[in-house]
Amino acid sequence: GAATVVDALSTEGLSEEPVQQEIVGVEGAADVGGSEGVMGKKMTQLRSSRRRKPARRPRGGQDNEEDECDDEEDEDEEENRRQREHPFIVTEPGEVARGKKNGLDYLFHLYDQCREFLVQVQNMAKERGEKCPTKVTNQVFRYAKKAGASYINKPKMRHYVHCYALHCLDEEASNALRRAFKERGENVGAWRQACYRPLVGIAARDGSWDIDSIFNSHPRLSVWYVPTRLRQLCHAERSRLCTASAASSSVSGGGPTTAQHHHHQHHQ
Amino acid sequence: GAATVVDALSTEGLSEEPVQQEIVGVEGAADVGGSEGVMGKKMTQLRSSRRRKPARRPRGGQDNEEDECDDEEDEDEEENRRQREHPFIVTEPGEVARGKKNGLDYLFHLYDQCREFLVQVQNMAKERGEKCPTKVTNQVFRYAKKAGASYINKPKMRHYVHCYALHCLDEEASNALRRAFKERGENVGAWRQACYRPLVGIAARDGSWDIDSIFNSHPRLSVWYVPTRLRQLCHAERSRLCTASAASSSVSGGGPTTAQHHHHQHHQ
DNA sequence: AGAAGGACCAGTGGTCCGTA
DNA sequence: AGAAGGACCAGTGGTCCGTA
Repeated sequence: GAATVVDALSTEGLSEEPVQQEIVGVEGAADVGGSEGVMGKKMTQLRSSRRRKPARRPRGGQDNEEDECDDEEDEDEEENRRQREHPFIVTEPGEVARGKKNGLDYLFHLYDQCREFLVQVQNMAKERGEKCPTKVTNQVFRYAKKAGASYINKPKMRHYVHCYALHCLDEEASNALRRAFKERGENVGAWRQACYRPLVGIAARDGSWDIDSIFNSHPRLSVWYVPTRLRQLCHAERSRLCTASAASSSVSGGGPTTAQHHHHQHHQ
Repeated sequence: GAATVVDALSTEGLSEEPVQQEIVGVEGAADVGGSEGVMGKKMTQLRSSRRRKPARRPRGGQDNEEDECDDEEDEDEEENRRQREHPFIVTEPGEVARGKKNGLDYLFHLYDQCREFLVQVQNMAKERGEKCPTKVTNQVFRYAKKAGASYINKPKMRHYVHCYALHCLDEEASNALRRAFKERGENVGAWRQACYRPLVGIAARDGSWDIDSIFNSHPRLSVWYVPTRLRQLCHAERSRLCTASAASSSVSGGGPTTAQHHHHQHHQ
């Protein structure tokens, strides 16, 4: 049965289709497997229910076709249609998306996969004495594609980075948000938008408003560029607070009362 | 007189023409002056003997013309000739270049100036909530130009980065090399080439052969990209040693004897 | 000849918008 | 309508080569 697969808080746990390792060797790439040290748990590669036909037909070699069809009603779009990834829906933690959909655990899993691809690219670069990327760059996306992970692409990953950030930085809040938005029947776009606010709150609580340093201090998040929009929101909110506290302090007499710590990078 | 200006070990000290601050305000830039904390000494901007006509005639405002001509024989190339920076010559530490030449203290000073421009760009970026560069990027070179430092350009700075690196990482060795090459009457190109080897030695002694981490751990050097050629040389030398020690250990019986620490990033 | 730097180029970060 | 991702674009890192 498949209905009992709930309540695995992390990105793993939707244990249908235990697919074979998809991180295959590409141009001498090292399998980096167990040397993670971040999530603790063994990161067995899982994929949510999804038919994988590679987008372009005449490509290289390894196309690990999984032919266990446990999806219901996939009628005829088998042969060589322009096959996109199924759209995401808002799922609770541990919940498997049904029908032609993908869940959010799967989304977050993609970020971890990208990080693994980055580690492989880094290992190759060091081996060869080349410049070593610290972030998930175009080079990493290209590598992922060549390694057979055709379902990974830059626009998608960039689109949801801040959702993954919330998942990393405050998993409880992230989970609560997912449950609330699923409850209300909101679509993925709405959930995605809603992920911004809690992150701004985290930057505020941190005191520095420095979203870059927050990203960089988290081991799984540090490999991702801070999304422009998130940076803008943090900056706008800091300015808003700054203005407010300046006004209130000039009203209350201008004494050194409330918030002194911002603008520490002011002119000299 | 000017002949007594020797023996200032650092990049400062060639105290002719104490020119006014050339880090002028550009589009709201903060003068960052004293908040350095790296060199300790007050970094009063000095320039070696050099006539400054800006390259392009019809430009904005501030062109701090210094008209004390202590240079000998600059005949007639005053008006609007295509004026390049004087070429570098190999000088001892503290030595002022005579004639239409620039010395190496001046060269190294340019690197410090670029870092100050970077700090200004960083401050502006933080102020505005924009992405904040960690290295001397195109943006910084553009900013330097707009700030009136038309004598700074990317090809030049990139060309001599490793020379500056040696100056930062082992000033004694750097000074010795300069004296030796001046003694022998070598040109700048030869001196520049010779700067590579001691750096490879430093990477070797460090044990990791990781020239990137060596650059990044030095506060003044960390803002510069590691030159491709230097990275290649370090890698090649590591490989050479690796091969040699592998051969010798297979000759001596293959026991775990000599160098085990490299290839720590090997396949799993 | 030796050297300074304008200007070019392949590949980047970023994301829009034609597609399904 | 909501969403996935090919493909474009301005500006980057890197350095060659026409210039002086």
